[in-house]
Amino acid sequence: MARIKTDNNLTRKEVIVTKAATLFREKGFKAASMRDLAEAVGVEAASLYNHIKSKTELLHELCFSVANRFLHKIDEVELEKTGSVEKIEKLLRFHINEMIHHYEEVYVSDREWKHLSDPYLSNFQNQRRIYRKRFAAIIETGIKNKEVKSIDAPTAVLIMLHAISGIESWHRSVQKISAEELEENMISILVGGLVNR
Amino acid sequence: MARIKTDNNLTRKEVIVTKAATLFREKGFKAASMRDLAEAVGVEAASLYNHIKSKTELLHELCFSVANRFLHKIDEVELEKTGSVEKIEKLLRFHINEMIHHYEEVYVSDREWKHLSDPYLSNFQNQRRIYRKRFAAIIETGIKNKEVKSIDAPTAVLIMLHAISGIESWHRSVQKISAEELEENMISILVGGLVNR
DNA sequence: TTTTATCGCTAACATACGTTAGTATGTTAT
DNA sequence: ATAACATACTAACGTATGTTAGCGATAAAA
Repeated sequence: MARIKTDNNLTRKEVIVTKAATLFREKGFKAASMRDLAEAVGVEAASLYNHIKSKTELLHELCFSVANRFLHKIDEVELEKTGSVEKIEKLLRFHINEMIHHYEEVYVSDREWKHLSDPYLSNFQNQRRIYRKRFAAIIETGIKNKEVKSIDAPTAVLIMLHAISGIESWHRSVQKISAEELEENMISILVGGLVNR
Repeated sequence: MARIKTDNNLTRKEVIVTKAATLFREKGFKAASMRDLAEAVGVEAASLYNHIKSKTELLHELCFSVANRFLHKIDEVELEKTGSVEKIEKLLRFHINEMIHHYEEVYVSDREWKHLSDPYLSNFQNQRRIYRKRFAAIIETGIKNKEVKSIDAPTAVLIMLHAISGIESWHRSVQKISAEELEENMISILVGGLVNR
């Protein structure tokens, strides 16, 4: 009888969630079927339900684990006694590295959250809105300081976050520059677009 | 008997395609059903097939009409006898305005092309790859001219295009700045991040 | 007015989906 | 060895989906 193999002391559920992330990224949440997932895991579809409650639960787990990581990071950054630009750069670098190293989850959380169902949906949207407001507030402070040029902060946030989601294309491209180069280039362009000179 | 009403001398097919764009944006291609679309159009699902060949055809039409508009624009811009930064700015402004005024189609083309099926899929991916190469080539020229700072051009393209797709959030936000303000802010940040100073 | 083509309807199809029930097999603890 | 548990299997369910066939109604052309 086939059995889900759990390397690296992962629970079987974690194995399923991880494979789900890959699948949801490749095909989209709706287009990825539980039978697809079962095949990826090496088991029959019904067997998955010994470990998870529903397909949507997989999406919850992915979306909220990602969201929580970003919330913790901004908690941390806000407390630092540094300049605004430094804070912005720190957040951007975190975003970039999350997108590089936890590609599947972050991508799914970014693009597939629409398929969450209430109350998770509203919850997620709230968290997202609040996160962006806090990010914008940091930029606003920078503008008051004259560290950052006079722009619309929410627009700046929107540009930053979406620009970073473009790392998706980097992952898919054949001739990749290194992760470090990518990070430095992105920071150069994005921070360069903000600072007052 | 209900009839598809065709204001503004649109064909009935065009009405369907337009409504499909809205629906595909809201729910995603896979999650939007032909019965949903039929309801939006005010007709029974089966009746749609008097005007279209299949659900996928709707996606083709949307994706390629958008792609063609961008290809025509870059044809035009490449021929101009202006500096690289000016060309980049012109392309960016075009992207921004397309995203503002043809939101639904552009968004769908951007996010749902994965659900195209071959040969349309490979075709679309090719066009996209070529477009980005041409965009990158303009940036490369700018770098050689010292108009643009020394960065990885493909990464710059990726940032630009994805940043612009963030206009999605602007559309959904309640307190919007004006379209003109949005455009100027985006240009300021994105071009500001590129130029050599 | 008659004819013809266009368009919408009802009914139904085959397929794919998420999920459950019940049972067998393998693993761990006593 | 045996009991208890965890995990996988087969079979099946109800529902939703894209699409087709065939028939009536409407609009356009004669």
